[in-house]
Amino acid sequence: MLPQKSEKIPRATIRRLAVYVQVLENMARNNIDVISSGPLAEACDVNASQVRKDLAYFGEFGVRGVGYHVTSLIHAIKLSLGVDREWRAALVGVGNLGRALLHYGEFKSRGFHFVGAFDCDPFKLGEQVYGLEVSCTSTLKAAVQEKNIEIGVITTPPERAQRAADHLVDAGIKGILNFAPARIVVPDDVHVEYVDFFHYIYALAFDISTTENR
Amino acid sequence: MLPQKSEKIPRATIRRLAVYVQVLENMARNNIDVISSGPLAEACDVNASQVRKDLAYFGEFGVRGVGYHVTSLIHAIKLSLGVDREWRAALVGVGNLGRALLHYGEFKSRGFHFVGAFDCDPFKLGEQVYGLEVSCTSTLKAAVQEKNIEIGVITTPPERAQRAADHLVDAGIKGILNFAPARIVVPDDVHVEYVDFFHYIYALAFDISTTENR
DNA sequence: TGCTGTGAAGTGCTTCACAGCG
DNA sequence: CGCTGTGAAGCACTTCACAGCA
Repeated sequence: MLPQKSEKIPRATIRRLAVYVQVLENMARNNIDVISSGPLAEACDVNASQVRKDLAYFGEFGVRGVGYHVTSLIHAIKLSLGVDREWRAALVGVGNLGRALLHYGEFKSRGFHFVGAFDCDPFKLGEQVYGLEVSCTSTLKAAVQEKNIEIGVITTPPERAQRAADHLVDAGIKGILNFAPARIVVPDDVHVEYVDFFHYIYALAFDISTTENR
Repeated sequence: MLPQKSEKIPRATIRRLAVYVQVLENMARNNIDVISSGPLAEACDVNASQVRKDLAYFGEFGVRGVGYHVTSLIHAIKLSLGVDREWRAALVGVGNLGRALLHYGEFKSRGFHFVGAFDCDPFKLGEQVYGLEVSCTSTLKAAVQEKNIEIGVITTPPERAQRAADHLVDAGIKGILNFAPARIVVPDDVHVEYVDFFHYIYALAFDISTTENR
């Protein structure tokens, strides 16, 4: 991890960095070697100064008069975010969504590996999903320690999300990605990111509703 | 849709309203009739004034000295967001993720219905997924008009996301939910919400990385 | 000359503090 | 008396504008 230059980095900046990586990787695939903040900003739908300021939180990656070298910028951002390595994750809740995520190739290709799948339904135990055997949630703690798992992914129905979170916390997990449409309560030192489809759907519904007559 | 009292509503407010609904619905299930801004704020991890201000954008839903009536507040927020009705959606890209979303029960139970599934892979055409027949993307426009579809959901691989978006725009869709890890370009009057898992994973990786030694 | 990196200015969201009302 | 609704203050992020360097 790159020693970040500055103190407090806005959360909004972190979110945008992930977008920059995505857009830059696309540019790299199209054999673009160098990019300046203007076009990069346009492709990411933000202001050019914003791009420069975001990057400046972590270092001086550009060349004045020229711009940024695409592949080294990708590397620098990934290093800054801490995603320049493999991450091992456990999935709790092997329903439709859980199975889809286990099969979703993009994760693996970006260094994010599921190495455990857990469920409390006895009918699912022992089932093989994409090379993983579904295990009882009670074995989560042992698996986390044994397999060095750092991230927990919750894909249970909403009413079981809190229990899944409790298991993950008990197992020593410090980062949770919660796909269940429910809030969960965890200790302060555990980070949670909510991926709630309804947040987006509701926002979209609002946008459509408020613009349709104008 | 409730005539919103005030001018420009912060996007952050819209996102939080979706959280309030979720938490309030959970309270309603637990037979809580009345809630004041303090405990509601705590459950949503925000400030109490924030809750009051967010709600005040749309009207005066509370009773001074008492609080908010849970079920009427849920209704009022849904009305304000425009989610007090059914929405019909088309899904483009019937891969693992697409299939999982089509099967995901929470959508239907919250008034969000998939009434079309599209893919350009000839091997998938005609296949039945959760009661829907997979159709060729070239038939999208006709289906959108015929079935009154208002929202398009993109679950293609990243390299095909733009083409899917183009088809949806051409069909007259004004709201797109993009699950593909790729930016898409659309006209100004089309709303896009990005559901990019990597935004969350990267943020989580950053949080874990920056706190693990302290 | 062209584009980065950055202090300063601008903007908008959040929090405070309290008047107002049931 | 308690809690909402809200102007005003505070704070944080964004944008501007330009100095500085390749």
